[in-house]
Amino acid sequence: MTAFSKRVEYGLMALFHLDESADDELVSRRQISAAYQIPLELAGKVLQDLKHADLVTSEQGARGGYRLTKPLETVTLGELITALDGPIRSVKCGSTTDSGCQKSSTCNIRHFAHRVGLQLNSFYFTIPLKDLPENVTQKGK
Amino acid sequence: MTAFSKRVEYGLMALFHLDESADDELVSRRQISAAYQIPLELAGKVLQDLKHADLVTSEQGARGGYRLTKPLETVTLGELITALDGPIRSVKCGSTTDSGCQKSSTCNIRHFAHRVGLQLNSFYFTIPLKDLPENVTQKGK
DNA sequence: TTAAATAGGATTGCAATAGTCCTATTTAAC
DNA sequence: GTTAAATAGGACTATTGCAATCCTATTTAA
Repeated sequence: MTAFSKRVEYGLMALFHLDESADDELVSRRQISAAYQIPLELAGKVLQDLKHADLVTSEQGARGGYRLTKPLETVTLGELITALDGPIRSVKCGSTTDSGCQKSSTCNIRHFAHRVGLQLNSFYFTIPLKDLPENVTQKGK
Repeated sequence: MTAFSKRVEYGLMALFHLDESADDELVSRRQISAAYQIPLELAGKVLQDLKHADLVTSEQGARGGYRLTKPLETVTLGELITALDGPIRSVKCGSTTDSGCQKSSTCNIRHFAHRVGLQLNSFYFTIPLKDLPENVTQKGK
């Protein structure tokens, strides 16, 4: 059982890479693609989604590229997964109401699945992409 | 993003169904298949895996079937997922060592992915399939 | 002996994910 | 101005892992 999709893997690689770059530096999808053997077009798609989720900003044109919008300490894994794979759910129908599921009359796991879905969401949204420094009182970059 | 596979859904349905049956009653895969519109053969596969994980026992032959090995309060979602979908991991290579991953030299998410994998495992293994009775609450004690 | 059940290997089908292709637009540099 | 390099994004194709099926063997109650 593997939890992360390729898109999430690539998204993490991209964000970590941007985090390691200089603050004002723009990094192109080509650079990210080359650094981690991510298919070029796919790297573009992922970065687009990260932009739509306001995790990165972009500048178009020659010498364009991407940079982080905010420090990774303030971004959670839940935000990343949601941006790239959509809402975090346990099951597809994901609801305790009838509207979400055809077999609702016979389904005996709806309540459990709904509860776990909420817990799973909380789990991912409490994991920062980068840990806060432990013994340092002064803020980093 | 959907976390549970069909196998896990079906496994939950089967276990919940068995839990609602009389203690000594054997339930056939046919009954479980019919109750939740699970394909008959697939219900069999899932129940086989649950048996291998010692979550249910079976009796062969006519009038045979399955029953729970232990109360669901003592079984975790992690056990079920592992039994049906294999070990719980964040990413496929799932290791911080080189052996698991070809691109290890360039991979910048190994450490993070490994940590999250462990946390995810802990998360699922702390969720019981059935809650303990309510009069014993953590908050009250 | 028969029918109904589990056991389990092998195979097929399919849908979601992964990856590609193509065109439009933006912008720095020459 | 022209060109080259970059993002934006819709449309499409390919792959692969999961879902489902098929088939045979074995067990056991009636």
